[in-house]
Amino acid sequence: MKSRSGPGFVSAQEVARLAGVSRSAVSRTFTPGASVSPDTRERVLEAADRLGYHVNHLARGLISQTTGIVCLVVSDIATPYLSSMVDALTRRLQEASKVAMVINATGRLEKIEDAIRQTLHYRADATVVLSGSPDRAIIQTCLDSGQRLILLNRDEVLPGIRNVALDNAAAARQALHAFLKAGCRRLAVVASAARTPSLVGREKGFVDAARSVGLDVATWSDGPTAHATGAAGARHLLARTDPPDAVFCVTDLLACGFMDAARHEFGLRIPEDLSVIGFDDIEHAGWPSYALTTFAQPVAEIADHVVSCVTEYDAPADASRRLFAAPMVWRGTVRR
Amino acid sequence: MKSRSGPGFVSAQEVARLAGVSRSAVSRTFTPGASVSPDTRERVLEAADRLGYHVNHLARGLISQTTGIVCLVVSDIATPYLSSMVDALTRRLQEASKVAMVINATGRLEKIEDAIRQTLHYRADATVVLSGSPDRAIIQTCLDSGQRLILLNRDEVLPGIRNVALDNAAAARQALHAFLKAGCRRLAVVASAARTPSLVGREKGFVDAARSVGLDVATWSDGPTAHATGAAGARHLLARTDPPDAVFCVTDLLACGFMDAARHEFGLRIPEDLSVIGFDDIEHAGWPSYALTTFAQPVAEIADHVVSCVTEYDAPADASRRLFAAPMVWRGTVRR
DNA sequence: GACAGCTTTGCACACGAGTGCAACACATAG
DNA sequence: CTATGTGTTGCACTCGTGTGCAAAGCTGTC
Repeated sequence: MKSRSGPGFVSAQEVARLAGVSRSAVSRTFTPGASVSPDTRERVLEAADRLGYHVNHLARGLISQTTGIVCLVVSDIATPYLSSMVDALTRRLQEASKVAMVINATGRLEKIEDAIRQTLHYRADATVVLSGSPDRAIIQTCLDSGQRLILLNRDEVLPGIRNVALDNAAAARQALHAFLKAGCRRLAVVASAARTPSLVGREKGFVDAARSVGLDVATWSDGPTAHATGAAGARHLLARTDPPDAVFCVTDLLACGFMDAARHEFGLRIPEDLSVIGFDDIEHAGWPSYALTTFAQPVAEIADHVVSCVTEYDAPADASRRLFAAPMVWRGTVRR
Repeated sequence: MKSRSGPGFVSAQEVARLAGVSRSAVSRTFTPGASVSPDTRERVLEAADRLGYHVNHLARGLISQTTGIVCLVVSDIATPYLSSMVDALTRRLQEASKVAMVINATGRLEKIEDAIRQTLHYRADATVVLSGSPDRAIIQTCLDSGQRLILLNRDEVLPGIRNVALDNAAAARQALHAFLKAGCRRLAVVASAARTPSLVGREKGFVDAARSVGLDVATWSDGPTAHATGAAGARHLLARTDPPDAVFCVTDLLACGFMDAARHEFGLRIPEDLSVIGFDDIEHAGWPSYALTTFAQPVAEIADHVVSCVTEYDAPADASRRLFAAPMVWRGTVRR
């Protein structure tokens, strides 16, 4: 395991020399399903172990046209929901003997394109875009190159690319009915300035559902999708002459901020004075201080599906879109 | 940008054919500092653009001995502190024109070794271990292969590997003095069953500092490093006949759990009845409900230093260890 | 012993790129 | 016109691996 001197990686050639066989034999030893006699196989393995040999996946990918690399294009990885998604994806990919390359696309929008270009440089087997909308031209480039492209929570439905998203509208409807059942009538939505498809879908879904039963909805959507924005929304909405008694926050982070401000700055009790529903089911939603009723992201299922998209053999003939349901998690922020 | 027909990536050869030059010319066009006339350079660039050509970094890495890949071995990426570290690292690495490959080592300890082996398969330029202790043998293998190995918040100090950590003992001492200054004398520490060097260092640092001034410390360390564990610690410590009036939680997550239980289950006011200090300065520490006094992880500085370790030319002659200070963040959980 | 059938092995080529070397073109000075 | 120097270009080799093909080896049956 340690009899080498000079630095640098050891190649199959050196292993072959030590084992007294041809380089092909070494290659076949490490290729599942290839024909090697048990005898030489053992000799090769011993030599490889002694020299500390590791197959060079880059060279292998050069010839086998599949590198095992899957690119994850993410911005705001530090966000609770996204980080748990990255966790699930990396784990699942490894189980499928792939490896994740993370491209941080935080910042300017054009960075997304640069990121996907990186993907092409490394001949990834597939690219999963977790945020940001890639340009149409770069999508075409991916398709031409035979790159699989999987978009998460995005609107673009194009032939050849896989799209997986959440049924935000259904969840929003369910939230509305929960509020109605609790006897609430003065509704509000808190969103942020980030007009990503998921957030917009939840906001719009809630407003539309309310309209369909003849109710109006006050809205707040300003600032980043963070705790402070939720608090700002509370300050704005609760100071009105006709403050809401039920608030749908399109994100748990927003909901936490809203609740903090409602409790500490307005002295409101939740759910007695005010019902709140969030979205994502991030960790703190389960903490006793919040005990937030919310919708759970089916992270594991989505990750499984994404991995199956990556490993499946053939491309979808036309636009493929898979919608996941976000199950409601009942806790203590809605009056019953 | 779209005149190709069959799937698959386009090679430099095809670009050369279209541009009417040799493949070498194409190669040189994309190699900074190589000698190409402005005329052919332009012809090549145009052909490359038309065909959608992207340099194959894998093939380039094969010959240039440097792939631009840096492996991040992480477990529990979804944890607030680690996810922000991954965020910072991926961003900084990209700025240094490297790319991060994330290996999820969650689970069994032996997975760390598998993970590092992956690293070797892809001929990464360096490997950053964010959690878990790699085995000594695998470290040796890395060194033999010329792999740079950078350990974060680990104890192992070995020749050839870079070690970067936090000055946990200094922070623990500072926490103790803050408590003493606030008039607290009944001390406690809350940790978890995870005996990682950082957590142990903080716990031990606090206990030692207290002993040196003749004070005893009640401790709780059981369960995972999570909110629930902090709450359990509160239930245990606050139910004693002689409950603490100052608690140092080795992690913000633990501190949040402790505070929630102390407030809601024991009706204690913070900081009037009880002072609390955490560690990490995660996002919620800044939220009004917690306003936790804590120690900030110098994430940006650490990331910068790690990247400089990756890009620096020569290996450290012997064991290299860099200690970062964690500045105290004063908020509202310590009486003044 | 001859022959068929199967397994194992090595040769040689391919993958996609970088680069030393020599040939070449061109400009300038003598 | 020749000699010298400078800047481009292409050939051919290299990196580490997979694999088709044919040769070689082995086994078993008639």
